[in-house]
Order: sequence, then C-alpha cells, then structure tokens
Amino acid sequence: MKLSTKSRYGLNACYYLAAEYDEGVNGVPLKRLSSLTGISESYLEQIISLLKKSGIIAANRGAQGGYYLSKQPSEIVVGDIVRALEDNLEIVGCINTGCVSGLNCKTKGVWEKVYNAINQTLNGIKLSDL
Amino acid sequence: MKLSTKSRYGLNACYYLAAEYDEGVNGVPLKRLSSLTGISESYLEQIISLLKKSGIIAANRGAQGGYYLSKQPSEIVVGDIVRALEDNLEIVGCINTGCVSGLNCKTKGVWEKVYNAINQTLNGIKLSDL
DNA sequence: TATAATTCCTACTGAATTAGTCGGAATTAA
DNA sequence: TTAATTCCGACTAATTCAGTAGGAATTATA
Repeated sequence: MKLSTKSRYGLNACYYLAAEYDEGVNGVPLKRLSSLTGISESYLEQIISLLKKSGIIAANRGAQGGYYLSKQPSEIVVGDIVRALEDNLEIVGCINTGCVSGLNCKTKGVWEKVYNAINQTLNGIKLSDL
Repeated sequence: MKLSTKSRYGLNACYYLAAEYDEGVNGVPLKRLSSLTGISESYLEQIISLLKKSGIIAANRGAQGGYYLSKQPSEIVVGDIVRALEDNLEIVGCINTGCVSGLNCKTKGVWEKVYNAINQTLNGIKLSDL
C-alpha cells in the first residue's frame, strides 16, 4: 500500500510554494520549483496541473509568470493536496460505493476505520505546519 | 493508494477460521475455505501460505487435514494479518529506512503520522471483534 | 498397501498502474 | 518581436497486481 510519488512530490512542491507565499505576486516558475524540489520539469508540471484542477494552485501565464497557492498556507490542509493527487484515498473500493461481492463481508468496518484514520490525520495538518 | 486484494481476502479467510476455531482440531480444508469466502483455491492458497510464514495460521497436512488459526481469535489483531500480506504498510519508502533523496524533505513527518495512524487502527481490532 | 484427500511449492501470464518523457501550441511581459 | 512561461495531450518503459496451473509431498483411512 504505497502512496504515489505524485502525492509526495506534490506536497513537497506545495511546501516551497508556501515558503514563498508572500514574496512577489507573480508566482514561482516551473523551472525554479523543479530545481528547488529536484523533480523533473515535465513530471512536476503534470502534478501541478492536477493541483490546479482542484483549486489549490493558481498560475500566471506568460513571461514572468509562475505558480502560487490560491489560499494562505494556513488554510490548506495536507488532505486537500493528497486527495487531489492520489487517484483515490479509498483503501478498498467498497467504502463509498458499497459492496458488490454478494458475500456477507465482515471486514468492511475495518477498512472504514482505517480510511477515516488516514483522512483525519491528513486533514489535521496544515501546510503552514510544515 | 489501494490495499491489495490479498489483505482483504486474507482477513476474510481468517474471519471464517476464527468462526470455526473451536470445532474439530483438524482444521478447515482449502476447498471449504474457498467456497466459504468465494476466493479461488489457487489464489487463496497463496495467501494462506503467507499467513503461515508469519505464524498466524498453521496446517495439518494430508487427508482430513486443513488450516487453523495458531492462536485464539482474541489474541490476533487485524494488523498482524495485514502486515503479513501487504508487502509493506509503509506508505512511503523512507519511513523505516530513512530518506535518501539528499534534499531536505519537510514532508516525512506527515507520512509518519499517517503510517502510525494506520497501524494503531489495525492493531486495535482483534479478530474476535469481527 | 493402495487410494484419495489434502497441503506445499514454484513458475508463469495478462492486465493494470505508475512514473515518467516529449513535442509543440497558447499566452504574455518586456 | 522575442523570450519566458504555462498549457495540453500523446507516448513509453518498468513495475506491480491478481490470478492460473501443474505437480510433488504428506497422511488418514479402508
């Protein structure tokens, strides 16, 4: 049960965006963020694109442009970021959609508890806490 | 971040072994466990083999043989089972082995907290609770 | 002793997912 | 006009997952 590199990389990228949150309104260019984080430009771009779709990151296009957090670091929790990047945090498929096995499965409660524990943990950490 | 079917199936199988824990000392044959759980014999066998390696399940070989829990259901926690089946519960690689990225990563603490939350949850549920 | 029921072991395979790379179009400050 | 930048979609190699298959070893029972 591994977290994808997207989540790890994405959180790291957001950390640097948080660190530079106040400085300059233009945002941090991909190139800079890539060298700060050590992630290739092309892959990092993909990750950022997902974070943009979720409204966590915004961008200024064109020369002198760059990426920036769309909210203050204290208003973004790690759960927001991970949920945007991890295809689903549901550790088993049946948590939100219901069981289709037909068998009377006694284990669903276990996975729900784990799912809740993960989400509570991730929601309890703000970007500003790092 | 999905749990493998091994963990889900394995827990289900253990649930049935727990339900039949007292009855007969010979254990439950693979065939029976397969039809109880709906898991194919060949795949279930693989899963059980892992649980045996971890000492959770034991077996009687030969005719009239079968599998049984090596401890009482109240002495086995779900965490034991999942750790035996999930290749690693470490959601990121650096938790136990340490970071090799060289970059000063600020996110490790996050993943450690999640890792601990998962383990605490799984360790808090006994097989007898299901 | 023969047989049937059973565990044990290892190799194989198809499908899905992950972790990226690459090329070029659109936008914009200077 | 140009250089810096975001945006977008297609492509690929490697890895993992989920499951199948075949046969050897063991043992109760008749």
